[in-house]
Amino acid sequence: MSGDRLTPSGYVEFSALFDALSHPMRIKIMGELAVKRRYVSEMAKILNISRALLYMHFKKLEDANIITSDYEISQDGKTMKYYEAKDFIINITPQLMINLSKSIPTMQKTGEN
Amino acid sequence: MSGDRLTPSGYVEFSALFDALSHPMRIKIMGELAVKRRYVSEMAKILNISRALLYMHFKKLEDANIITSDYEISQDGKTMKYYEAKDFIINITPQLMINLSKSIPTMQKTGEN
DNA sequence: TGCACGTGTAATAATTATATTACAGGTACA
DNA sequence: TGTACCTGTAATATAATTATTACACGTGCA
Repeated sequence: MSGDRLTPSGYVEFSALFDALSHPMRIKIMGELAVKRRYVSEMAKILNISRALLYMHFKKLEDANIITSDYEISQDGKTMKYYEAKDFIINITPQLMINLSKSIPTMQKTGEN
Repeated sequence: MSGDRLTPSGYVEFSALFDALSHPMRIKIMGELAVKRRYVSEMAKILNISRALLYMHFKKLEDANIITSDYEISQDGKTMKYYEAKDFIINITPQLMINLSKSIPTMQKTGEN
């Protein structure tokens, strides 16, 4: 968690972001990673969830571009996958909604009564 | 859309907010309401979705406290339910994640392999 | 060799969220 | 009266997300 502060622009980015933040477990994950980077098994233990599930959450956070990962070989030869939070700052306002809604992929649904 | 700018504080509020913004149709709704207030049927026509579905979306946006509604009697006597966007500004940062994660309701899941 | 501790992922179950359909009730007005 | 607008919601189907379980593979070391 260092370097430039990211900030998304188009709808696609924001969509992934809102999606990523819409689950309490992922907020918790972000809270942990914002303090300190962790490797997968370690994180699973902290959160008390399975790695399989954790990977699913990590994927969403990565898609939202607010975490990154890298591999590291521990002293005793194990491959560790570390995750860490990126630095970012995002402002949400009604004006943003206006801007975003312009680029939302159209979805056609059936009509009324 | 006027008056003080709202900004949420605790996890519960943010949770509702992220949830509300995690669906493209609701971003679109916000985009519309941020420009101009609309009544339900009118909005359903604009978005080309059923009122039943629209009510569901409205509920989430209301739960997130970013829209409000009020009733108005039209000149020809119809009861119109108008929705409008509140004014708000929300900053999302890693530090916020740290703060929020402190107050997340604990959820216990089964362990690993 | 057999643990202990890492990684990765496929298949499936369980749960939530989204979407549809259909109904009931109200006012104005030709 | 019958049509054209409004509102409101229950019941249900469909789709997407979340969660579980189980497997495969690798290294170090007693």
